[in-house]
Amino acid sequence: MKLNTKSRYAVMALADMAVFSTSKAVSLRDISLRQGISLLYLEQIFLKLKKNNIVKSIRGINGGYILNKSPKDIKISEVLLALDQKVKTIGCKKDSKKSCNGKSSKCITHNFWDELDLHINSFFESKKLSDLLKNKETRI
Amino acid sequence: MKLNTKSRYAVMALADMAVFSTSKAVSLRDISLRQGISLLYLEQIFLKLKKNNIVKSIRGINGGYILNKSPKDIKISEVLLALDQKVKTIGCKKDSKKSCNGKSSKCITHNFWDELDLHINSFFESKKLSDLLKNKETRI
DNA sequence: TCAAAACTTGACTATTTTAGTCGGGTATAT
DNA sequence: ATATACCCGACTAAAATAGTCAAGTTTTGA
Repeated sequence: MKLNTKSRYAVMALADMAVFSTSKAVSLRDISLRQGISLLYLEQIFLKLKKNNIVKSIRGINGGYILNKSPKDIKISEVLLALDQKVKTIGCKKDSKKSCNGKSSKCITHNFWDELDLHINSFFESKKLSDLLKNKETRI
Repeated sequence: MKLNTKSRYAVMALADMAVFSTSKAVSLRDISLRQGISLLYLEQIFLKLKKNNIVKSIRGINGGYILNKSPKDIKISEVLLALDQKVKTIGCKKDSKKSCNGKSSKCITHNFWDELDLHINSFFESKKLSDLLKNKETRI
């Protein structure tokens, strides 16, 4: 069970922005250099963050991205959602006619997986970007 | 973030056994038919469950598998571990020299991912096979 | 004004992982 | 003895992942 790198990089990049500047535009180039993430990949990621109003962009020289809200108002769940990362740990579809494993009724473990998803999602709901920075010590 | 089918099928199959018989051997063929899981795939899965002492096997005609412990003593975390499914949501290695993203120091979000892993793992630690059967109603 | 910095977008691709299958065993109850 | 059921490693097709590439547009500072 792995989180993909896109989600991880998104969170890392936003944390980087929160540390470096919440008021001035931060260029992807800088984030790329500081965090060791491919610039081209970051572009792809920020496109989605922008579409989901987590950041806004400023074009041209000295441009870059700015957080759209204060780090304490950005939930990690929002970020994952922006990257299409709804946490759904297994394939059972909740509302489909043929739901679990081709059977007509809910599989024996169905409720358990639902509970798991809830457990994980509520973790992401409860965490804000600002929470990540609390004991950053010597990071970055 | 998806759990793989092997882990899911393992839990399903064990739940099936717990419901059907905790004393007599249950053949993979029966589990396969009831749960709609490929027999060949189940064999692969049960090999691992056996190696990890979660089930024991009885060969020959009327053979099959039996739970090695009572369902209330089988933690889901054990089952996942048997399937090589340590929950490690991201690639950061805790103890490696080059730990996060090729940088020498821990990345800014490192502690957060550790916390996430802990959160998920403790869920699996806390759940027993017997917990899955509690409100099974019309399942299977 | 004009070149460079930086965002914009869709398409493409190599690699890895997943989800199985296949084939050829071995043990044992009847 | 023979059918049933476990045992085990190797193999493979398909999907997902983790990016790259090409070809822009916009804006600003010199």
